[in-house]
Amino acid sequence: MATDDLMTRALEALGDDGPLSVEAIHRLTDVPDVPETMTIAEVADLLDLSPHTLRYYERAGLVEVARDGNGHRVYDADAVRRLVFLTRMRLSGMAMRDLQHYVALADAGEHTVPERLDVLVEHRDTIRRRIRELTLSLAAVEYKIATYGGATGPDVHALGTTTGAERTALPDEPPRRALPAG
Amino acid sequence: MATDDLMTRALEALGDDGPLSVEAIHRLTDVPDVPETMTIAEVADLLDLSPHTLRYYERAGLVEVARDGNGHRVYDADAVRRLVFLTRMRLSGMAMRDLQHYVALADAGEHTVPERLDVLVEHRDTIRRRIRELTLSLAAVEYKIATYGGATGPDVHALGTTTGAERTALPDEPPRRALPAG
DNA sequence: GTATGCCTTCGAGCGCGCTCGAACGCAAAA
DNA sequence: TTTTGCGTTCGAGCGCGCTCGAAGGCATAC
Repeated sequence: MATDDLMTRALEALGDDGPLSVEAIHRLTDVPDVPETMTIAEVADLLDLSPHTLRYYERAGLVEVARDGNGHRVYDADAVRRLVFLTRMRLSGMAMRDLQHYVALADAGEHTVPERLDVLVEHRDTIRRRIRELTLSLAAVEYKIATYGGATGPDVHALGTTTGAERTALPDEPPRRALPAG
Repeated sequence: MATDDLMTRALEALGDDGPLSVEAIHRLTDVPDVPETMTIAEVADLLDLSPHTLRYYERAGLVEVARDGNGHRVYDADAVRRLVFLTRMRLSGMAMRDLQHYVALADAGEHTVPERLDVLVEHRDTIRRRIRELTLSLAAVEYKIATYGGATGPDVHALGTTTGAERTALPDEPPRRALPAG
């Protein structure tokens, strides 16, 4: 996905780690510049996705976009804001169909606010779960890196921290059969 | 993916959070029971994936599996161990083609150990990056849940911790225009 | 004997999220 | 006037990771 770059920029802008201050979240959440209207190229540039993808999102019913005299798309501030939101959700792993559902709710009016919040809360839980999964996987990979050779060599000393286990202390793989990939 | 269940079980077995002790990682990393040989159904059961998927992995060149007199697959301990590893890597997001590369290296002999470690280290970094991305997304979603209605309402008080912002204190959405999905 | 159940191979199909190409329109620049 | 550059619509294609169905083999259960 081309939009990975968006996330890269966000991460760099926030300084890669640190305790995620409120201001950082503001910087992350607030849309920097919202001109009155934008062309498809400008929006594509802003969100680091292709015009093709923007048209695809429109076809999928995620945004409505007006046309000018030449039939060219004119993105107003609301459309851009919605696309920013949608892009963020896509980057965090929300499926197209869920976004379609959410957008349908949003377009249905204020009375769907509780249901929309349910969707967001559920997605929040999905993200949390995925982070836990990845943390587990990370530990496993680090363990494998540290003890490379398989379950035989218990060189666990490098596992003090979750971020330990660098390319240093690497025991040679004990020569067993060739098959088990690692 | 059916194998999500594997991860679910791993998470439950480890107790969902806590500081990821060395024993926990052992429990995560060690294969519980490795019988001499297993049938495709048994392996599928063990790894929570379908026989179809196991055959697909074999077709993809990720494992070699012997046959018995009836032409049925016989998974030996090495094959099972490799599949456990492969499944873990898949769950952590490694692409099939990368696994194919890794496996080719493993089959090429001991001299590829450094290159294999490079692959693992790179994948470790990918996982770390993805965790950071998701953490950022999580913060954004939590922020949106807490301040539902958009950037207007700065109800940031619920954002003290990254895991704060529960379904409680939810300000009503300020009535602006309908479009910006949220 | 036949029915069941699990296995085999092979190739096709699917759902997702884009991604692209063809054929065309309009407008400002050379 | 022609070229360039950016836009349009429509529908097809792609890469990924499975997932499935058809047609058949073998063995145990009834």
